[in-house]
Amino acid sequence: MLEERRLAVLKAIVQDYVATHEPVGSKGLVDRHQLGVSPATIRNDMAALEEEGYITAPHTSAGRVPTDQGYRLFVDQLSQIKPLSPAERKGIDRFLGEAADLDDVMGRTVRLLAQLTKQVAVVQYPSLARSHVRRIEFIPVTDHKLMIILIVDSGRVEQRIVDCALPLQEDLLAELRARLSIAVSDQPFSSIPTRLENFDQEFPADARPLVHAVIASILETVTEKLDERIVLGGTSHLAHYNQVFAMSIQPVLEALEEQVVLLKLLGETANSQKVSVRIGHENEFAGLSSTSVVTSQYGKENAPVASLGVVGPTHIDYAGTMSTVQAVAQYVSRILSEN
Amino acid sequence: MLEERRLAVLKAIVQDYVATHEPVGSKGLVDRHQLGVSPATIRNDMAALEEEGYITAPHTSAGRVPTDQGYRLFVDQLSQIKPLSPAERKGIDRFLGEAADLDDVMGRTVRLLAQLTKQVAVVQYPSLARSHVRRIEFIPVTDHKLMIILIVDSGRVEQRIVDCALPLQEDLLAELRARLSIAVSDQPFSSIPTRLENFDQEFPADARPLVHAVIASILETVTEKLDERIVLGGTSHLAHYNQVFAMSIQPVLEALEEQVVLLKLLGETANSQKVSVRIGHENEFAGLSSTSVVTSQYGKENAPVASLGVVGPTHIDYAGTMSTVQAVAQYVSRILSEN
DNA sequence: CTTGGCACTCAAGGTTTGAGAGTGCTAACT
DNA sequence: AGTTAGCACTCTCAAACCTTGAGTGCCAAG
Repeated sequence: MLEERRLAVLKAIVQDYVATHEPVGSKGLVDRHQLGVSPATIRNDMAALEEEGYITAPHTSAGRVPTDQGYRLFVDQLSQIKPLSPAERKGIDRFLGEAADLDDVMGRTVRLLAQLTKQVAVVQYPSLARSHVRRIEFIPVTDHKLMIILIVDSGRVEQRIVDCALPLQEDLLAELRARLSIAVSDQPFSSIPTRLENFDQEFPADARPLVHAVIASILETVTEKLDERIVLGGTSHLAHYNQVFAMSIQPVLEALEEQVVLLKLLGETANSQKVSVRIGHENEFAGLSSTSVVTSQYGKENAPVASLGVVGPTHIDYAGTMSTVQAVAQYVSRILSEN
Repeated sequence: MLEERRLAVLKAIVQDYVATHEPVGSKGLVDRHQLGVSPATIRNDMAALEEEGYITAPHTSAGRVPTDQGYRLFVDQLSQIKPLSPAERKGIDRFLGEAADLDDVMGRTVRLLAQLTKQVAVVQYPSLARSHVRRIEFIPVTDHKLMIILIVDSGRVEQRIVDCALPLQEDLLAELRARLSIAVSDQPFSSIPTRLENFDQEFPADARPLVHAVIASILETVTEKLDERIVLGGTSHLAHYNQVFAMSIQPVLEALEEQVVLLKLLGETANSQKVSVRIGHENEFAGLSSTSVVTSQYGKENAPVASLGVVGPTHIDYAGTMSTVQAVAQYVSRILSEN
């Protein structure tokens, strides 16, 4: 009974604070919510909640504000995510359905996510590490230079030019391609390094230099470019909550410029179909310690290929944002699997 | 004599204001610059400059601030751009020299530019419109789907998948590729539409559907993707001059998110090797009316392939920024031509 | 365990005041 | 003519001060 009401109070505080961005007091709470008790009782509960670290008072005579811990409890209690309206779903579907190629899908997704949530959106390209090679092709560019093209099942195409420093022999290339094809086709990227480990042994000694150069280049692509591509959108929304709320957006902008940080952000997404939420200081990166990150993986049910999500203030509409992120992730998954 | 001193006064005002970001008064001016006259005289000149619209007073008893027009005159008077120090040049050279491929060059350039100028940097990928096709390749992906790859002299590689909706015939593809190669190789992109106008006439009627599909796809690539790629960096610098100076960065962030705006921005770069500067309201886009844009083209001397530049507040260090932008543009040109 | 009452605290906003910076004007000087 | 000193005037900014009101914590009674 007592515990139950306290939870209700916390929930009410979070909701009000998210809506108004102003500390919420005991009187306002009983006015706006049907709690069935007097402000004084609420005050006792609030004192207890503060004691336990779920809420805090900016100063003696202001209302209370949820702490990161408070938001966390709130989110954890948020058992079922409210579904989007049919109209919204239809809008998403139509917008994403028009996309032509992968670039287009990613671009549209990030814009959509930013627009729906009014926050900064982050979308990762399908990770090569979790993709499979579909084809491998060679295109001689000059005498010495070869373009290697890897076509990936997620629709990505990686190309790289390698300078072999010696004349290319067409027949050797053809054989190399054929054997490489067998070795790596339909294999996950992550397995390629081991698969190519002793690959050169199959070739005669005089072909080794070329083989080595090509393999080295492929391995470089495989390891370097693994997850690298990320698109960003809706950064202008940052300016808004900079003015309303007194917080500097500089560290946030800096964080968003660092691919590494973003990758880590998305990489930490819980390995499940559920939406993952990291609140305030739960984020490793200091610059994001006053923001919340809502992410979800997308891809096939049991084989997610990458993550997407939004970055917003800690006083974000968690329920709405989580459902939007989840819905968008589902639609992206569907679009990609249709190709 | 009189005119001459007025110019000197304007110059001094701009310099002081850029340095301090505070309205500059007559007394401070004579203290900091060797003008050889008394504050009262300066006041007369300032009154005249204000009359002519070069400077303005925020309120009755503050100093003066340059107007857009004032900055314009200042920049126009800035005949020679001060060269960078050898150390700086070396730093640029080393940093850009390490780049592996085109993506890397662009990424490094934008970071470099942002870091050197402490402003938002904008770099356009070499424009396809001003590039030449080096090769064209086909890769069958499935029975019906064909990947078309265009390799461009600037190092860009464009790929596109076209669904022909009918089985691909290998020999027909080979011939198509051969003829296309002849038709478009080493030709500027912009000439391709006319070159392919009656291209299908050379093929027998039963081959037309495939030919049409491929040509349509190429034309789409050529027209749609013409200039599209732009990279951005250093947006976090915006936060800084948001706090110091009282101006909202929201419209600026919004502008920077719009590819169209950025393209227009860079596209308007003066068609010369000189650096181009647009000050405040000289920018067409309203969101950038309180920023200055410093751009330069890069590429071969007489055949620039694209533009790069920075976006900053109107009270920017014009001399320094212009020289940095010019230097970086030159280095990028060199790096690209070395490939 | 809940509630009404009450004293207490503190941020926010408005007003007043003084100081300082800077101007414009006029009259004298070169 | 152009330059200068002097002076009155204007206006912002910051500090000091006061008032207001929201909100709390605690206590004693229900």
